[in-house]
Amino acid sequence: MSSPTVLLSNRQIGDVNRSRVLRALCDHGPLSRAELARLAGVPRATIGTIAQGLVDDGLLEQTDPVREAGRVGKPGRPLWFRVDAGLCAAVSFSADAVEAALVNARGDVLARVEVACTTASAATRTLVAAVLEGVRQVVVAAPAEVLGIGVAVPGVCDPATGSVVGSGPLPGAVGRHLSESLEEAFGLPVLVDNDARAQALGEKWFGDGRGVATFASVQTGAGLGVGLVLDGELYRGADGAVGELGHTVVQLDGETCHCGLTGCWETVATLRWLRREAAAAGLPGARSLDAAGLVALREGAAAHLLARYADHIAVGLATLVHLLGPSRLLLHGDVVGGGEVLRSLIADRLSARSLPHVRDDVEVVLSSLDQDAGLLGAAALVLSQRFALAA
Amino acid sequence: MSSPTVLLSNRQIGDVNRSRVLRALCDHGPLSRAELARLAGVPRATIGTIAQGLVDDGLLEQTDPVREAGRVGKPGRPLWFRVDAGLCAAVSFSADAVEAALVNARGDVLARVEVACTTASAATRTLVAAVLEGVRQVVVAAPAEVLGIGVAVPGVCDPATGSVVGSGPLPGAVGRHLSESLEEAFGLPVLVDNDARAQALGEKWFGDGRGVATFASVQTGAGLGVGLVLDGELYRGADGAVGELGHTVVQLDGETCHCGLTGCWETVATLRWLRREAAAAGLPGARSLDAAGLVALREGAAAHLLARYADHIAVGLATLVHLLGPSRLLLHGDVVGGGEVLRSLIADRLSARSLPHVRDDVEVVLSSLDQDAGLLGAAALVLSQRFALAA
DNA sequence: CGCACAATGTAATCTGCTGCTACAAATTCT
DNA sequence: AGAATTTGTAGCAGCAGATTACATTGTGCG
Repeated sequence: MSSPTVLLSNRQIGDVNRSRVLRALCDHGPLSRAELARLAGVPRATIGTIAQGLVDDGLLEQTDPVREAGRVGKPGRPLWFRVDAGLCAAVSFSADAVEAALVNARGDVLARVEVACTTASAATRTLVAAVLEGVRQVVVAAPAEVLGIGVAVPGVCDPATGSVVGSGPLPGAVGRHLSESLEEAFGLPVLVDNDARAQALGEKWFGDGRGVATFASVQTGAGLGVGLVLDGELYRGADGAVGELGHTVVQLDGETCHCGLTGCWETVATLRWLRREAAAAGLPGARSLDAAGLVALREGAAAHLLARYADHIAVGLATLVHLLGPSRLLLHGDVVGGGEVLRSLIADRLSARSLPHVRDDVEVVLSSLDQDAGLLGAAALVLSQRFALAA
Repeated sequence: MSSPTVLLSNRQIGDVNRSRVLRALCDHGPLSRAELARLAGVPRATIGTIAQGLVDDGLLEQTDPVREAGRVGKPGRPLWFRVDAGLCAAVSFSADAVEAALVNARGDVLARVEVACTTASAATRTLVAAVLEGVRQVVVAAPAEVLGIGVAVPGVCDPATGSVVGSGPLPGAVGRHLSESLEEAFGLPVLVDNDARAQALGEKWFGDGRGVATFASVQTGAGLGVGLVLDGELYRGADGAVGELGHTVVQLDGETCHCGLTGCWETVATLRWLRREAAAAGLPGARSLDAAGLVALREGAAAHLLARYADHIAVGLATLVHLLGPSRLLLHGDVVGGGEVLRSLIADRLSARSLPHVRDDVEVVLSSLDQDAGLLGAAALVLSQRFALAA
């Protein structure tokens, strides 16, 4: 409960500074020692020794000198992650498969497999077996040491213990079986976390969250979840049970949600709502409609429903903006299929539902990672644990 | 926009560790060197040198050895803030006065004055003059050097520049006049921030937020605001414009708020709403009713209204809990007058409006600082700036 | 071509701070 | 009174960034 009162030692200062350098590289791309030094406001020699350690450890490499036109002096040799550095095994789940991948510190997916598995109904044994098989296949492909295994689970997780507290879409994952089995089988650190949080971390390392101090990563579609990066750190709250933006009340006397509460955001901004409304409006293919399909329809009733969908999404985003003031909102999942049309509708409605002084300070962005967001997020769990230790 | 990439140097590590020691003292009260060492997991000698520096600077003093029954060995000499250490001038505003105080690092109010001023209608010149007069009176009473001046403003502030962006209750404060005038008149650092945030900081240093890593401090009454302490740090967001919990939507098609948006939490959980409903229910003294009065009435219609008030308050709190999972909610303002009766009603409704896995992890607490929360918060602005530098 | 100039990267030394060990001081238990 | 226990302090070692000086590699000009 209390803040732990840990002192900094000379030993740790090195680790912290190394991680700061790595973070700067993530945020800005390849940088020479001199550029890093300017960025950090320290003498070049200081960066030199730090960088040398990272190169010696096989983490970074010097690329060829880059000549820029009109620049005099010795050209810099930018530092960048080696292609075999920071290897992570990453696991995420789709409806009908367990996905596993080998990801490096650059965010390259070096290997990728899908193990068929109807995840929603799989028993724990089946699910664990599929995960073990997937990880095994990507780990044997690794060209160097694998740092750890990251697992992004759609559900409530306690990353401290590696246990899954509860999961609607993935009941078989509940408990510590996943993390225990993986650790036993591979002898590697296993990091289990909520998928929305992992996605946020993925955006921070590899996506549109790079270099952005404060942003929110919002998952849409079947459910609504959010991962928060505040002041440069992924926010996990007191225990892991946060980011339940989907179950905040947007309608005091609203309908009952599947969670048992009433008036949750999820009751008015998920695909379930969208399809019900589409059916009520007599739209074709209502039962399997999604944002992409709705945008494609374009005509009257569809346009009207799209506008309402955008408005309802914007309500929950406005809560985020008012409470936390992120400088960017990254959208994942269904709304990405709606493209720029839907994005701008949402941005407009968000603006209309926000106070004047916060209105212009937030960007609404569709995630460019999207399909890979889960896997990259799972990998980022490992990288963050390994490198980005907070001070 | 990007995280600033600052490296740690040997010089800073000392500052950080000194501030960690001070924070530990704030969180736990007077502690001997040995207790501090155990808390931090470092050798006693390390704490010894850090503490010696703080004692030499006149910040801490050694109290007399304390003998505890049944404890063998040399008794410890707890360290504690000197009564003249960490002096801050603090300013807050009530409806009819500017309040100023001299506060030390222990949270003692050493001097206190009120300068009459109808703050809501005062012109900038009048308001600034009243603030200067108040600060002057408490600063001359200071027994030692004053570290700075903290100002808690009910409105949107940008603490980085010291400017007030906008304020409904205090239009005269808008701009940089307050901070510029104070700085010029006294030659001291001036820190201006939103009152809800300042209150949260006050709770962290001196109140029920001590030792709690993650909590929210909620202001109730005329408006609804929130200050957040996340992972031990006051959260300020990208710019200062956060904590506008009062203008999150709790009713999709709700009534229009004074801010121009619709369905804001403020439309259903402020005194304005309470009094209107009380009048509609025919309660006596409806136009000046508050939580304390409502609890005193006790009978049927009043009890019913009280329950609805509690429920409506709980809706907004549930948003906080679902999104951020604080381990404690500190309530200020009107609801404090409702006492334990109202507190337990709110806690019950919050539980009913929360998901099962977050339900039991949050305490609802009435602030014990209450009346002094604003002033102590303003003082804490200065102390945090001066001592609690983040790593 | 040769030289001044500018920018990058590196080696040696200095400084600040924590970690460790040993020791003096103060108190209780036997 | 003496052993045991706990607290606070002094001295030395080790780590890591800061500083300074220097070698390296490029451009631009006469």
